[in-house]
Amino acid sequence: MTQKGITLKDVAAAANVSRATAARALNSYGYVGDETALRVMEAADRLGYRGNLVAQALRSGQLPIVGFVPGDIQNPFFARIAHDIEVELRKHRHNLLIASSEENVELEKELLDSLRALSVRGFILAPTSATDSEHIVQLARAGSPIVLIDRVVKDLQCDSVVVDNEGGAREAVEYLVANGHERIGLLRDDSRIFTAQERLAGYQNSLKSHGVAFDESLIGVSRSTVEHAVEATIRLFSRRNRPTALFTVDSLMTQGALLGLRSMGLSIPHDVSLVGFDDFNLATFTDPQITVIAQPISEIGPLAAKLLLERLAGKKVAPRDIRFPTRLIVRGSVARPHRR
Amino acid sequence: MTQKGITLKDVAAAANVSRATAARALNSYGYVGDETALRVMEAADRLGYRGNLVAQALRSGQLPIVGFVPGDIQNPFFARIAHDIEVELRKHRHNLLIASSEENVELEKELLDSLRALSVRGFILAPTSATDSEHIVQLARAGSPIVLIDRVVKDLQCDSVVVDNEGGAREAVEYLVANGHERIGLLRDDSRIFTAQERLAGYQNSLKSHGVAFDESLIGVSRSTVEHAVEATIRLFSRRNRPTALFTVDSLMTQGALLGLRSMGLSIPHDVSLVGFDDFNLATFTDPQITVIAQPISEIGPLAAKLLLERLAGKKVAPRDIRFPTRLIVRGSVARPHRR
DNA sequence: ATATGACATGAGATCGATCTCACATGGCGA
DNA sequence: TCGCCATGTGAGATCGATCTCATGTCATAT
Repeated sequence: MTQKGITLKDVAAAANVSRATAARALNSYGYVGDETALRVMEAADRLGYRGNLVAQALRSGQLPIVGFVPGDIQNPFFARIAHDIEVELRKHRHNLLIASSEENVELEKELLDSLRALSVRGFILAPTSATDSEHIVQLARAGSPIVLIDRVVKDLQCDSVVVDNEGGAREAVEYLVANGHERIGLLRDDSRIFTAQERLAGYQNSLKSHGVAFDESLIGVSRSTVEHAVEATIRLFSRRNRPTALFTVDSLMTQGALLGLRSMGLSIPHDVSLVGFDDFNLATFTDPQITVIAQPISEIGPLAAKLLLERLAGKKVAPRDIRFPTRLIVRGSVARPHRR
Repeated sequence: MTQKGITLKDVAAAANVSRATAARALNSYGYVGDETALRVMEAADRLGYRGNLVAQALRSGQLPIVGFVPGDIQNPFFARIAHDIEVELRKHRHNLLIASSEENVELEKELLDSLRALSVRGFILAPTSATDSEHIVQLARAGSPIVLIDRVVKDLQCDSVVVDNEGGAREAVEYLVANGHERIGLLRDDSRIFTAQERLAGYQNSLKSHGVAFDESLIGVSRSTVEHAVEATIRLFSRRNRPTALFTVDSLMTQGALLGLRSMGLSIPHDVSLVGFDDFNLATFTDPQITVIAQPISEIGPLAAKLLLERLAGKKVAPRDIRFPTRLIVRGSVARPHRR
């Protein structure tokens, strides 16, 4: 069934040389006679020889594969990054193996284990938990190059590419405050997640610096899917004395909030003002369009890939912590609150 | 740098047996004494032994990896399928390597080549071209199990999972005709793509069966991205005697059409009725919500994975061509046309 | 008592590419 | 002329897991 495949041995035989010489000719190292080299090359492409990557990997200890473990590949944010990483890696003849952790630490551990067993060369990782990081630290200690994206973890020094979550959240809340809001709701995901922590901090810092008291009852927690966010939004806005504005920490939650508010008959921005973290295509489809804190998504993937490739090439420098700024994009989802 | 890693040899030494015996104990085949087996197991997990998949692959000729080549991983349709496939494969300890073809035949060839060089065990593929299929046929002939999804190609008999594109398109157009439309526009992607051909056929067949003449000037062609679709929509609706209704062949195009029409100040469904192929989250976010032809996306990935796994397990049956039905979901984007 | 077969184990080959080392050959300086 | 070095090539080891085959033990049947 499975075709035999041309091996180096076949090429060597065809060129009437030993395997060693054939290898030398094809990989151009050591001494090889000019004429011999030519004969080998010629034989190789006459037979359509293509090296067996698995065999090479066995010797070198590593496959030309990089593992990517995002929180959720269906999240457009990660899908975009995955795509960008892949393009960058292909330029260097590497493959990308995506294993989505579903924001589940246990699954994350398993996935890393199985990628490790595959002897992938390096990892690009968006850790699910900022604190439960023992497995990642071990991975790093075992010598695997790692680049963290979107999130970092404690106890680990390695290259990372993240955005200014605290600053972005602060800017969002400040914008709402500037528009006269004080009862500002926050819809966030699990506090295990690094970005959730930072964005919460930005929210709190901003309130504090404007002398607005922090009110626990304005915080809604949800998993990062549209469906969960709908429910969380409804819960949050069903309480008495509901928020006049809402800040959502990622685009799926923003979409969920949109649906939830609509189902409650609350109109934006008339009844509720809304600012979301992370821009998304659909933000401009709705009426009104949604004001967001945009992240430079298109830069994250390529940069992460480059950092990793440098490590794979043996670059030894101190860990690089890249942090991109965010940007407020004002559209139409914020208005001054009504007096009741 | 890279940790040495525990090999079978280490385990064997620790358990005081030969590598052969250790292998037998761990993989439970052949004869092994009970006590010996226990000793080996114990040694294995005391040392934290985990087989080297690359070495295993060298012997068996195949890595526990399946390649997935979708048209575009950023398209939510394929992202969803990729995710589902991955989940299914993991149950069988296989990894999924995603390599997006960007709807480019040349890139598709390269990707398949590089996956082949990696000795992946099988392929799940959404071919970019329905006719330029020589490379896929060769791949199949070389013995690689292949499952085609969403699209099939000529000259190749293999398992496939697609939807009833012709029927779906027909139903969409029929619904528009039933609402009094005759000038029905079609926004479709490159006719190289299988689904585009079938959906065009459905469109034409439906018109014909209702005695509506086919008018070339009602057809817009665009790449399958929101941005391109916006432009194509604008071009299509800038002509004199524009369509009163539009049928778009996938969700990204539907979104593009939405934006394009809005930018031209055309309201839905007042000025233009709209039906899209493929349901999408945002279809319910817009006002009005969009009427669509839904495909059973959640079934495609798992089924494709299952079919492939069966082949990998050695199942020999005639190629299975699965074709799912589609379903019209009526929402609010269609109305009767105005008299002008 | 001896043959037979079920059970148990290890030595060594194998997968394919690459690397080390040993062995040639020839040219050139001393 | 001898010796050394640059050049060219091949035999064999190696990576780690697995498989074949040979060898060795016992217990039971004859």
